[in-house]
Amino acid sequence: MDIKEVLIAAIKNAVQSAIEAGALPEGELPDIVLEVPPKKELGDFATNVAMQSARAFHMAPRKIAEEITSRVSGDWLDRVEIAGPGFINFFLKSNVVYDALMAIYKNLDGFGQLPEKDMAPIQVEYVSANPTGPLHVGHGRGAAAGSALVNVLRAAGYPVVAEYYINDAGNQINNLAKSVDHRYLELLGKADEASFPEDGYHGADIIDTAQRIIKRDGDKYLNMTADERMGVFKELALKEKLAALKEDLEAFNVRFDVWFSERTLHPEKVQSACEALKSNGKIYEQDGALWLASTQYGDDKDRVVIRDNGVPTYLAADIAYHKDKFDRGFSKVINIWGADHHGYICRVKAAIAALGYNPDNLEVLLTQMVRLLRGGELVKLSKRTGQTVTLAELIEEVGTDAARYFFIMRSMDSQLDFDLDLAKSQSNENPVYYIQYAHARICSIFRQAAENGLEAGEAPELSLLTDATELALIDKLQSYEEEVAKAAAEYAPQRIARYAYELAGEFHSFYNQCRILGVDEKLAKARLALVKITAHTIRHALGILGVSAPEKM
RNA sequence: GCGCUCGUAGUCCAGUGGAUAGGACGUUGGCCUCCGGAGCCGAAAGCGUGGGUUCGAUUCCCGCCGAGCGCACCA
Repeated sequence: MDIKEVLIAAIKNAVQSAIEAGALPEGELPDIVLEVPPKKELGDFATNVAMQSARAFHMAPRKIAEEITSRVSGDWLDRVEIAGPGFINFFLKSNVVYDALMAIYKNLDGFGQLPEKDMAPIQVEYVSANPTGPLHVGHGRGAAAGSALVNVLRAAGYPVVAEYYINDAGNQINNLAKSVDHRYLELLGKADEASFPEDGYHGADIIDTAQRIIKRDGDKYLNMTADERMGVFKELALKEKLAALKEDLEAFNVRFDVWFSERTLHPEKVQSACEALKSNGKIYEQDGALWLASTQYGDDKDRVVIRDNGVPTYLAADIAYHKDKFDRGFSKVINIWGADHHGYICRVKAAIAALGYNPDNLEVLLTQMVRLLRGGELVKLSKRTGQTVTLAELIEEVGTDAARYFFIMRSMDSQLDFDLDLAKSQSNENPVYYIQYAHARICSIFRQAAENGLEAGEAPELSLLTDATELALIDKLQSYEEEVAKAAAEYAPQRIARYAYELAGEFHSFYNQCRILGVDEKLAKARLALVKITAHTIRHALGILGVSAPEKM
């Protein structure tokens, strides 16, 4: 049984016996919450239950605390103190700490992986960038945040399906084909036959695609009609762009379980979703178009689902897509979108509710805008003009590890200025190196220990670890699984980024304070065990972040 | 105009209904005869603003000010 549960049970007993003794009036007890105090001098655990219940008991918090503390006991308890406005601070006997550390040490491989939960999977859909060009840094942020979220959920024991929605239907794909067609004709000296499409893509990658087509197939497509050519180019370009996307993501340590094609929704699933909405009156016809009555669910206005020309809107596909997600039986559906899509949340949730599903089971997480600075100037992000910094270029400049950590360490909903010059010229100062350095240092220690035939062994005397830096490091290690659980529950992978940084800090402090090799053998073994756990935990946390943990730097 | 996200040291960011609000960069004072100085220890400096709820608000609610984004029969 977890020590926290033991503690909570003891507190409940104490309150109960205080009530029975007449020292506390009958009253509703608030939930007992244990927290780790901000300072070591304030004990191992603390509870604010006395303050929480001041109102119900009509008593001063400190007085309530006295009644409780005088009745709490246990052989694991060293002492109890009342502090500040009414906190009750618990000091555990030191053997409790060492026993817990030994338990971690004995099952080190499993440390950080929480037991699997028996539940329907959570779906996380992210990136889902249009396959019309390379990923840029904004997508990179979503990719890093999404994959870290998937990893942290899995570490916390949740079953997860990571999914990418491919927008391979609709206008933007036609524009892609037209853009390739234009470049194709241009390269073959026939630019006058097709003007550049109004919403075409100006990126250099389009020209590359056209060149590859010419290199492979020459000018044979000139014999086709424009429509036929467009059909061929559409498929060719889509295939290329998709392959490029996967390549970029793979280089960024981002992998998906499901690549979901929008085309598979057309036309049957879109139709059946519309039928379902029509039959319960949530879709109506006006001006020749079909409208979703989203205002019934708080939207600003109703939204067109099927245009008056019979062509479904993007929303129609998205309704069918989300219906499909819910029909697949996920316990939770998480979408990670760029913040510029936030206005879209309301209508999708409206559609979900209109279909009879619980819109609260859809969680939309927004990643705020990334602004790039180069030479102190803002770099404009514009797909239209093709002046973008791509994810591939970012990785080329600062590396996958630094880029991922930099994106993840900030909460998704805070805007980010990414100074490329700084990231390049001062990449040594990136916190990711600080963490990796701690890991490399430990690996170096083990290499030297091995040369001396020294290893931690199966039964290190952990109670020899009594230095303040050792105790601080032990504390940090013991809070890891709770941190994983919290990060998962809050969909906040940045907590793991911060944890890893703080853990590295505790290690570096310890390292400067305590020698590991060259001290008494029993102590050396205990310290080797401590750093072994530390290395494992750093590796595990960096694994969640998708950042490597090199043994040498 | 309406909506969404956000305002935390000189700068960039964490974080929290409670005990002295953390860290990095920058500024600044120390630390290697020694396991990797990409390190450690110390100093100065901060919750935009006005109300409200609460025993207690930087955190929750409302107004104001400021920033970004969005308000299509585009995707």
